[in-house]
Amino acid sequence: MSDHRSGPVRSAAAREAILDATAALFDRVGYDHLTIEGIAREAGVGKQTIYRWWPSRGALVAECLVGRRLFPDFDVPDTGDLLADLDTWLDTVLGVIEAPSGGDLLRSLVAAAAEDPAVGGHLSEGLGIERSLAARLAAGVRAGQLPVDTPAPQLGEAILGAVIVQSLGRSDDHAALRRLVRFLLRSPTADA
Amino acid sequence: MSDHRSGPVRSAAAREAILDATAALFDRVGYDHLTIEGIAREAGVGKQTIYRWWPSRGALVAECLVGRRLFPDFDVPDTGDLLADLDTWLDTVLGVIEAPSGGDLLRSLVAAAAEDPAVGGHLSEGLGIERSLAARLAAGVRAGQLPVDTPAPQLGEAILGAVIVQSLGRSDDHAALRRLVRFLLRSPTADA
Amino acid sequence: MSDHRSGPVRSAAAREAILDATAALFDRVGYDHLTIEGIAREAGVGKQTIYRWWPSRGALVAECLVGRRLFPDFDVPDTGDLLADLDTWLDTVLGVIEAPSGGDLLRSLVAAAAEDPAVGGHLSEGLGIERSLAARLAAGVRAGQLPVDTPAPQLGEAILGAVIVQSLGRSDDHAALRRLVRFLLRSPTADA
Amino acid sequence: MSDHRSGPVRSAAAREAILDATAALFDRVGYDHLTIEGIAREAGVGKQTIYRWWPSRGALVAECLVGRRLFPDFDVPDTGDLLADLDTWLDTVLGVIEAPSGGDLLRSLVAAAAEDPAVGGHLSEGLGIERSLAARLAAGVRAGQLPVDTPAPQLGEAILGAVIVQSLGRSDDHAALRRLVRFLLRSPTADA
DNA sequence: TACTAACCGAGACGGTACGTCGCGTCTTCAC
DNA sequence: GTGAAGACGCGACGTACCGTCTCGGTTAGTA
Repeated sequence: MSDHRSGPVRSAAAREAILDATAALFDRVGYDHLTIEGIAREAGVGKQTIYRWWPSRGALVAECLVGRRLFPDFDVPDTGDLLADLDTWLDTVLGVIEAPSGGDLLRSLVAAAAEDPAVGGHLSEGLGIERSLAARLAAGVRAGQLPVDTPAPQLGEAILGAVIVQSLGRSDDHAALRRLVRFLLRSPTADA
Repeated sequence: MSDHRSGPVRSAAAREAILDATAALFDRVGYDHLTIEGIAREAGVGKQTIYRWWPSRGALVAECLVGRRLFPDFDVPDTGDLLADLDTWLDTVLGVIEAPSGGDLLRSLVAAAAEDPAVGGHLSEGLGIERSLAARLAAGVRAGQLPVDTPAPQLGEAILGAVIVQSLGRSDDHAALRRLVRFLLRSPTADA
Repeated sequence: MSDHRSGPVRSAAAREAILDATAALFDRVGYDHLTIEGIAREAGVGKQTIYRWWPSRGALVAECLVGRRLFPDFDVPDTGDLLADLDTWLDTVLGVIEAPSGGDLLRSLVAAAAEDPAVGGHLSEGLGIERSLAARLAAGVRAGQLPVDTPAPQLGEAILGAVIVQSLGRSDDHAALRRLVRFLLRSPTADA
Repeated sequence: MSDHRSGPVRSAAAREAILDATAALFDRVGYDHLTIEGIAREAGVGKQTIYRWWPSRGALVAECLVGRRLFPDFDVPDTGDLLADLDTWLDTVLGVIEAPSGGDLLRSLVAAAAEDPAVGGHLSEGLGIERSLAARLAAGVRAGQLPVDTPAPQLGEAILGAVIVQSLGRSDDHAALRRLVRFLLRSPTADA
């Protein structure tokens, strides 16, 4: 007895080549200008092999995103000093997206998220917002550095959102973002 | 003194028709699926007339944006109650982007901003963030409802950013956004 | 042994439809006004399918020409009476090119030949000059009705050339052409 | 009493510039690729000035043709030796149309004649067929070197036609044309 | 001398066609 | 019986010219 079907099984090599090609081209040319034919060419694969397994360009990008093929990990350290840790994270993130064509990378991802729900659903996750940023904020709450009712996930998304809005505006104001973070984390009692 | 050249002058009728068509199609089909040929057809205009005056699809959208042809005005009332006013604004905004294909509208705009610097440069402005939201926050500062060092523009962009991130994630959590706003506006002395 | 590549094969149906459409449109609208887009539309085919296989509009016309899709066959009978046979041929040819828009047909073909070497190379052949006219002249030589050193192919081309020159001049002088043919075939000994 | 209209009169300078530009561009790029806008640009003239005075591209070319701006004069000498004179003429003509892009010149002219009646009507004339070739043949008739009933104009056109047909075929067979001329001029009594 | 109408350059306009690229589907052949 | 290769109908791209039109500036002639 066997529920194995006959014939070759999905080619893992092809799958890898396709995802690698997607990530490489996404990096090189951005989301618009990312084409199925280009991916197939780059991966040495037939178009049909792509269409067989992924419904859309966006689904490919989404899979690259969750597979961490697109961005480095943006981890937030935990030294105990919440503000300093967030500054470190901000430096890392801004460092990447200000690198030559790094901003294009973030904007490309936003474009992909806007166009394709599959990408959108993994945007925060793919950038490590929940895993790192919100987690660090939650740790800050536990440590008493933030109010107990702090909505950590939303706060993380607001910070990410501020970075995105600034990137969309092609502006590049580190100081403003630092000021924002400082304001967001202001100690409610410190001013009292 | 004269930098006038002779010859026919730019047709105002064509310009209007093109911008109207752009806004109408943007609404109807979204940013991807928005084509120059479609705009020309809708406007009853030759393609070349578009290419003569605008360098890209994005530039057209940007001009619609600054000309307030794309979104209703998202004004923030000023009743004296900052939190209530922001709730009102949030209701308005979320009401629009949750309308059938309203979310598509915001996401389309984000896609346009990601692709084209001209749109990006006018994103906040076109949504009235500076004019209305940041201005209301600044008024709150003057009224003593927010700390004097509140970075109002950045705070406005963070709120917009949170809305955008949520929209990109195709989530729809009013309550979370309200909680965020409440948290952001928490009175530093109220908790003391 | 194999220079076969894998993959789909050229569609015979598309090829037929394209050539038919080309011939039909050539007839209907002439060589200028013959457009690739028009052919594609008429044939129910994508433009790219045309560009994939033919380098130019002229190449299409040339292929119609050699495939005898453009002109009826201009055969020269052989009754033994050379002069009468040529008169018959002349009647046929002039009958066609004087039909409403028949002259346009010949001139269109000349225009195509002038613009595109592929057409030019098949002009005489496509009109049956070598196959019919020159062959009949050669038969006349063998029958002693023309000198043995008669350059039959060139003579055929000269007759065709006279028809073409007259057609280009939009003149319509049957009698002159008959006189010319009579003169060209004048028996060297008959006058002695 | 006066039917003079007021205002400036047609600019001779513009007319000259346009015809010169037409001839120059015809030479340089051929009849197809000859555009009204290109002529206007080359001549430093507004398009409307062209459309005001000429109905079509062909009319411009025709006027260049009759104004002898396009071809050198193809004169036939008259040394008394008809055959030698025609050989000389043939050498001249073939020399021009075999020059680099000289064949393009003749073919361009044929294309123009095929497309535009105005050009067609002046083709023979513009090439000097009637004025020179037919006249020389007629002189040959008068000198008894050709039969008295020789249709000189048609014979001239047949010779021109043979040259054209050969040029359209992109062939280049001097000897064949010489043989043809020899045959056409064969003395009817010499063989007797 | 001033008026005025036609000509001039320049070029914007609504169009049509160009030749190219990518889409998503379908078909063939080799492994 | 999968997977590469790629042809297919389709639609949009951005460009070149078409022939018409509208400008401001520049001449002639009247008046």
